[in-house]
Amino acid sequence: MSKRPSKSSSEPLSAARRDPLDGIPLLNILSAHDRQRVLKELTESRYRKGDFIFREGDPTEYFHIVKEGTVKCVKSTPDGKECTLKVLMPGDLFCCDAAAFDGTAHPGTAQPMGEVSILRMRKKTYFDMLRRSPEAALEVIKYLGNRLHEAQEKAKVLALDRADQRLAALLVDLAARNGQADPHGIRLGIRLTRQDMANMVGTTTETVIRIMGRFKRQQLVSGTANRLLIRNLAGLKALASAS
Amino acid sequence: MSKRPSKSSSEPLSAARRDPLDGIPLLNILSAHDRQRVLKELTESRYRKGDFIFREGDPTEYFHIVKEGTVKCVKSTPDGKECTLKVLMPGDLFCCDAAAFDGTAHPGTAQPMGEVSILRMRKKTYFDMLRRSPEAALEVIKYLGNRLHEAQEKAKVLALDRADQRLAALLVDLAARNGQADPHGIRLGIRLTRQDMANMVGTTTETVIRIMGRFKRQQLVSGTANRLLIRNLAGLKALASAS
DNA sequence: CCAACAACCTGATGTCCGTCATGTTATTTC
DNA sequence: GAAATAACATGACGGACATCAGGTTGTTGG
Repeated sequence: MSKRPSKSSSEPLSAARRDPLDGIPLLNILSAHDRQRVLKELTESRYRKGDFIFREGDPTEYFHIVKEGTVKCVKSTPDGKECTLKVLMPGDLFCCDAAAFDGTAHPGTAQPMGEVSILRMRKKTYFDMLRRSPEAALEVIKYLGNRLHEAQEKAKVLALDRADQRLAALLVDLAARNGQADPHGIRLGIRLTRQDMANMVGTTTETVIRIMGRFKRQQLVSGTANRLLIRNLAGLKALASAS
Repeated sequence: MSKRPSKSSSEPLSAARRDPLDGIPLLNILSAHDRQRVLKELTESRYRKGDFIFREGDPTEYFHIVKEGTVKCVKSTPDGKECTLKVLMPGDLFCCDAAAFDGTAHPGTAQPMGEVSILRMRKKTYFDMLRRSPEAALEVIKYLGNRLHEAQEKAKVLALDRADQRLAALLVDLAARNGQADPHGIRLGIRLTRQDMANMVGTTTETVIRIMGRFKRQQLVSGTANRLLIRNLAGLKALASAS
């Protein structure tokens, strides 16, 4: 069972409030009628650092969409090692990581990285919606296709590249997905510790620290968790794809 | 452009012949009417070792389904290293590896492992079918969800496990998907060289040879490429999931 | 059957990176 | 603003695995 956060709120949404479906590509295709229907079923919850949205092994009753903040999908081994499968941004859907359309239990754990807001609806409701709206179903198919592609790319990188290349690739990816312009380069919008990065690229914290130190000396990046700055995106790209 | 095999045949299928859609879960949900329609559009091609069904970068015009034999989906680096993303068996659909529903170019290369037979149809035809049949679309969604789950599991294994554990996990997986009972254990139905295995678990041929040597000494497996035999499935499972 | 080739095997050597240990700087928290 | 904690940093050491180089067995084809 997922531990519910001490201070999380949970409330049904009324259609009267500002439409919370805006900016969620997977729901935008819906007809006005279907939107109403979906809205009635949607629930919003807030979580903070340390909470669990759900844990590996929990039954997959709900369907989740990130509204605000970032969420990480994590798998862990009995001996405490962790692997972050994917960082989800606003608009992403997950259940966990959308992998459990067919399954009964969550294959991974979902944890907020800071303050987040999550939209949730019953799986059955969502499936009914897809049955009624083939266009929405096609949208989901495309979304899943892309996610599958991503996951395979990640597997390839893990299989073939060195730790510094994997790390460079991560930074490039995050800059594209989450970066905001800054006088000296690209600021990353998420707080990301060396530990977080290590879990994302399949190494240890120490290794990430050493590599980031090197990157810093080479003027590729600067800053730490709260204020990560990409100073030379091209350089990182070159490193990432250096056969 | 994909090189077409020297001796491959390619012919439209008539509905009169034995129904080639049997045993393909993703098409079985279709109504009789839709089956007819799909059948008219299906083309069957044969390939053999050394051919390419398509290559990384080719445009994704078609949708593929494995009818007979096994196909591997491969990504490679400029300097000749390869990574096998997935082995596809009869009934599996790929395009490549189903990741390109949304894309324009194949993210990987598809190669037959021995003699194979492939069913092919235009992407547009398939999409039209999904639009008309929400149940079929849901089936595809579930299929993709499972594939995504698989890919993430693979990433986790690559990130956290040692080479011998990854190899053990591969053998366990293949035994389940492709094994046939044998007086002394489980025979693997596909021909699999040490090189193939290395590409699948992200190591080198030499390392696989050494580890397989150890497995052989420990009575876990026996045989080589043509005649791989799992002698102690439980033992391999234990190794694979030994934190 | 013999040649040619692919697959398999073995050893030596180096390197990337994990592990452990310990210290320093940031960030919270009260 | 001091204490507590989390994050960052550095060094020493070893192990897992890649790489290179060579040798043996097995399979295929003329």
